[in-house]
Amino acid sequence: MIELLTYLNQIQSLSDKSEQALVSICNEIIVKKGKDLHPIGNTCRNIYFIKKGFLRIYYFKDYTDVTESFEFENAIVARADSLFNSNPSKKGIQAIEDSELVAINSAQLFKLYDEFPDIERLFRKIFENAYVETVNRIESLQFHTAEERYANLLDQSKNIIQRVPLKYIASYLGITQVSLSRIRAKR
Amino acid sequence: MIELLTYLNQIQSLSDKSEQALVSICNEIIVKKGKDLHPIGNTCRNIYFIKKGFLRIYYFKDYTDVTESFEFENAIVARADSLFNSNPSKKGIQAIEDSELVAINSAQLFKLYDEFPDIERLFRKIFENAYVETVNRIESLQFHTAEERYANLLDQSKNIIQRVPLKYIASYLGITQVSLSRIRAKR
DNA sequence: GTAATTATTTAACATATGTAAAATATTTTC
DNA sequence: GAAAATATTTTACATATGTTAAATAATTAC
Repeated sequence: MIELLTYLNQIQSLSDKSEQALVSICNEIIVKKGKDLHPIGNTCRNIYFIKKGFLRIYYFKDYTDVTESFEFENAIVARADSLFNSNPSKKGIQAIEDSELVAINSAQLFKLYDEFPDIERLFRKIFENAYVETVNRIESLQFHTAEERYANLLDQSKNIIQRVPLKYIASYLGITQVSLSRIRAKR
Repeated sequence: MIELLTYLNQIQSLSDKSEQALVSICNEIIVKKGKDLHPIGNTCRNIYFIKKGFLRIYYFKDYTDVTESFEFENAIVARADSLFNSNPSKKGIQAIEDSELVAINSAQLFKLYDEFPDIERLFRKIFENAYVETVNRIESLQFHTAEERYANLLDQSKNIIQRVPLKYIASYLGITQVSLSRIRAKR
């Protein structure tokens, strides 16, 4: 849990009591490569911290597997719409590599908000940051060509190409695998 | 201010003290059609509530005017990245029609968070909702054709076509004006 | 109300991306 | 390590979208 608390305290410093309360609603989870941390159709009942490994959020559009996002080590991941609105999620979270996570039970977490304002503040900031990131992602999808988006992805995280099958990258960039192959062939 | 308080209490009920504190940091603003509520380059120091009118968030990409989003009556609008990180914003907020707004001073608002947890909770929920919406928008940009995105926009808000110049709609959909004209000609 | 400005559509052509199918390459399973 | 399964690239062709320029329509300013 140390990795988690270190990560969280960087965003918002927590009192000892708050830390204890948080830890008490956490569980460590291991997910094997290719397995679902959160299957499509389930309502999201946890917020996850990725200690180790690499995952993706995905769904099916007309029977085609689509990667919405990649989720790296040392970060929080959750199915936002399902989490906040208690809907069954159309999207799943799948491990691309064997991964170690901490699951924070969301129902219990939301209860802690009443007693520990620093915990509520912490997660307010976490999702504010996530919000800003998605707005930037919109900009990228709206006004960069597929080629630019591919180049940006390489810049952001150079080892992503080694770690992720290209078919996942193609749908993440909003293009087909064939199109991605062409872009790669050009370079 | 009544419209604002009605709107906010639907999201999170506020105590009388909290309402008073909130109102004390608000100012009513009128922006004429075509004018900037928030000019490009300024750091965002307010969260706005749109009482009446219609605005857009825009920026320039390679000297081309790009509409990132449309903002309707009875909703909150803010430049998220600039607001949370105190960066000068690359994006501006412009009135498409004469608009009446309430400006909530963000520095003062963030101070109120310490004293009034219900206010912090309110804005936590507001930005959580905004986050979920942007995730949905990503899905739309990633896997719908321009034609589908145009159809969806018509469904969502049928009067948008009457109220917004098409050049703004084109860039919002991530396509050129010419391409939008072609899509419209097909129907 | 007319002239000037701005917005929208259309045309012609270039480029990017999609689709389907086949050819290779790589990884996994036993 | 060979067979099977999966991933990636390539080819050929279809379609969508971009670019530039011109034509038309609508709006704004005086």
